[in-house]
Amino acid sequence: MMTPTQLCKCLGDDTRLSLICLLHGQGEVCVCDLVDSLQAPQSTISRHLAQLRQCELVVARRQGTWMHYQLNPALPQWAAEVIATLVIPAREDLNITLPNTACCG
Amino acid sequence: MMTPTQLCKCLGDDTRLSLICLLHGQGEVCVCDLVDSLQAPQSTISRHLAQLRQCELVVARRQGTWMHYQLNPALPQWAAEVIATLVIPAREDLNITLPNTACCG
DNA sequence: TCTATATATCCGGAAATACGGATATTATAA
DNA sequence: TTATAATATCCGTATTTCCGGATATATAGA
Repeated sequence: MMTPTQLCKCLGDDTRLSLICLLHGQGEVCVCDLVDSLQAPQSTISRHLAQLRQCELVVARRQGTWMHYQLNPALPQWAAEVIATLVIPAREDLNITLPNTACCG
Repeated sequence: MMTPTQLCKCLGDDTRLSLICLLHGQGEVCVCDLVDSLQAPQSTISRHLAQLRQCELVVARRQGTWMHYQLNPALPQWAAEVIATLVIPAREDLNITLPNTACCG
């Protein structure tokens, strides 16, 4: 089970917090859209997603060659609350705009 | 001004999160009590307190040779909210018991 | 002054984290 | 099969973070 310290460590990195912002309130998003939005090397995004998976902050579903990520819908309530609170200022600070086009429609 | 990422980085360490737990809802607490409660070397506690000060998560007041710390009462609302939410599970996870005796009465 | 106490800072080394190009894996389709 | 696309993992390196004993600073009192 996730501890408060672990949650904060996970969220304490610009790339990972950006990923959480992109996923929050969005249902599933596929990796290509995440890479697109953040303009970072694919290996970097994938590595951070793996870390978020390991902390159980996100869950993944494979569909063919694509992977769809979403926030773990079964987060402990305190974690969901912290994320919901943080996402608002984080979107502004990190200049996150939600992807409007899906690469894997 | 503090960013969401910086807040999470600050809270993503057991010692610092423990300090925040000890200060939350407590008014001022002096360093000796904090060192006592966490049973860590004085230099370690002092270093982490300096970091919390730099992020403006806490403020300090000198009284003679003693320093009194408290949560920054002027935190942005989102930060105060995140902390209030985290403190509850963190107290349990980190086994934080509030100091009942003040070394500097 | 000199001494003692509380706290902060310094500093060298250890450990953890982040990076990203290269490569491996998985799945689709021809 | 073979080729291709999407994603994950590997690995050497660079950077950051953490640690705590030693030392410096600030203050009070004799």
